Amino acid sequence: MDLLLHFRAFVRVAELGGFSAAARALNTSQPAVSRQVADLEARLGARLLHRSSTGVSLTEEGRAFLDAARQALDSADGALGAVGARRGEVAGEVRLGAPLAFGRLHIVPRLPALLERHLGLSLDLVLGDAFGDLVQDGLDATIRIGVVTDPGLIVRRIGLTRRVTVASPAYLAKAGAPRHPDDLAKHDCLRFAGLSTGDTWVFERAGEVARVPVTGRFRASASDAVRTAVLAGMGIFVAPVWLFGPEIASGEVVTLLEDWAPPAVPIQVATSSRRQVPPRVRAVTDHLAAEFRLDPLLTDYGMG
Amino acid sequence: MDLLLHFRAFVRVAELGGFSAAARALNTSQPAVSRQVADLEARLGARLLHRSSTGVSLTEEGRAFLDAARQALDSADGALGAVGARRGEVAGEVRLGAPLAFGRLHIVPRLPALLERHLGLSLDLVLGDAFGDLVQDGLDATIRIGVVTDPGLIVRRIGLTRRVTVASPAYLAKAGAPRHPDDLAKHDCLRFAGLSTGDTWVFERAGEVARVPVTGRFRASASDAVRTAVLAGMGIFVAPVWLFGPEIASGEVVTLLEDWAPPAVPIQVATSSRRQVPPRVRAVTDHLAAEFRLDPLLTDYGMG
DNA sequence: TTGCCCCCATACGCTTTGCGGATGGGCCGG
DNA sequence: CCGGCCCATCCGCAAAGCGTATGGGGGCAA
Repeated sequence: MDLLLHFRAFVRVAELGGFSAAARALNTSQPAVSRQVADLEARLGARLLHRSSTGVSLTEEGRAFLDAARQALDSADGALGAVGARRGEVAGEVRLGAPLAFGRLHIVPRLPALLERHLGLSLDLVLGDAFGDLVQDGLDATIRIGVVTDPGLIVRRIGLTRRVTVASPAYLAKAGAPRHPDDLAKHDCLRFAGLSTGDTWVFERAGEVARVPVTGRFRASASDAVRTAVLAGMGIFVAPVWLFGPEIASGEVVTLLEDWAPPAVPIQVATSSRRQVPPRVRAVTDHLAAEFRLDPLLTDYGMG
Repeated sequence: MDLLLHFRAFVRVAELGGFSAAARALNTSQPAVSRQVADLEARLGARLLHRSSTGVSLTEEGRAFLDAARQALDSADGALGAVGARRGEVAGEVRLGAPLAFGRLHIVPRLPALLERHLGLSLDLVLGDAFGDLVQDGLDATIRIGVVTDPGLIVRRIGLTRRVTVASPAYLAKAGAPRHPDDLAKHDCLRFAGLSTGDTWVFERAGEVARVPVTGRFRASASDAVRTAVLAGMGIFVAPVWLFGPEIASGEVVTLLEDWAPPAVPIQVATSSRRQVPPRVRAVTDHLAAEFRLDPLLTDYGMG
């Protein structure tokens, strides 16, 4: 009986709250997971889960075992990594979450160098602007832009997003350019549902702060969609500078209100605080942090 | 691939210095062990062992992996025990080493209560007066009588062996009784090869110390054999009181030089300091310690 | 030096473990 | 009341992994 396999099955079932869900996550069949947990319970001589037709919940024994099993899995993982770590190598799969547009524009282009450097490494990039639960999605780490306050997470700052007010020349030709943040009230402001700031935009100029409630006829939950809207001349947007790097340089979009700066937001990587970060995950986040530090769009240090 | 099984195989091979020896210890075949380690190396992409026809030795990678694998095995073991531990139960097998005579006389009779109390527990008692290597013999713990100075061991005192000078009435009728330790030089003194004191016997009386070099025509490496020799009237012996408990009470052997006491020696249980003591082992040693504390032959506290 | 024994690697046939698909009972939501 | 999702169980089959048998290599003793 492969203990670790059984441990993993149980842990996944406990995390996802069901045998079927765990089976999908583990790329196996539901009967297999069911049997593995049942065998484990037989071996331990105790019920780990309360079953119901709607799902499962942990028993007291299950709760105690869950932590121990997690630790055992981590230890085994560490043992496998110990050999490679001695040579500065990392191997294994890393599931990384990231916002859709940011991932497409700034993570994917930086992965070839990483994968070439660590030949045993494989990456599973889970893109989405809706941040789910780290553990529910089985992610090793996730990139988040903005402030994170989840106490179950360890966050590490790996970059900074300055933001600028942008619009396309076509829109400006039609609607004119704002001279002051207050002018935005008369404009079509494109809104991104993923920002915690809501529909009030904030600007700063030499200590002076302007809060502007904005309105507009388009709102999207994916920044990539808002990006397309800007390019299509649908309105004004306060965008991360990295969202329009080439377009600003080429003049395809122009920046407005340049002396009024929206507050910058941190780019962070979040990992679960329950388990220590394995070397393979560390390698990925370190690589991204190092790369971002060199990109003037993603850092406040180097303004090359 | 059952990782833990492979880990265990490798650890055993590393500890015992050979595939064949490990196979014997693991109750499996040599090819199985050979393949498991080979598969592990393939998985890790590194050689863990240097092979030679005379045995194996660890590579650098192997040394690093050995610790990690041990820890993983301990973690997995801990996970299995976590459920039972919540209920104060222990389960699993414990391999306990003990001196032959002591084990027979004072450990075996105390095991039924232990096994009845912990139904999931099974014991493998390895008896022998020659103390081997704890890890080489795959022992969880070993009982040692006398001072232990191995830095790789954690020793815990679980009793005290007072000693007395004894002989059978038949011998005394033939050779007379000594009045003073010095008289022993003229007697047949039975010697036990397992004692570190060698062939000089030490006695104490009110701070006064007598060291007597003794001679005799019988010597054995098992205290059980010396015990039989005493009963057969072959000579005088300085024996642990627990070796002749009933016989002294019945008069089958008599104590001599009662005001001259040989130094007492501790009864200790030794466990490896490399890994923490699992609950199942703890349960065994605790049980023995508690039992010994109640036996006037094995403690200096209760002289009931 | 020669012969023997013990060591480890490999090949092969077979058992056994363990998988996935199918089925059945149970509960919730529409 | 019915459809869908859940979990447990049964069954046929394939692959993993065992042990036996065999071969090469080196130390040790005669």
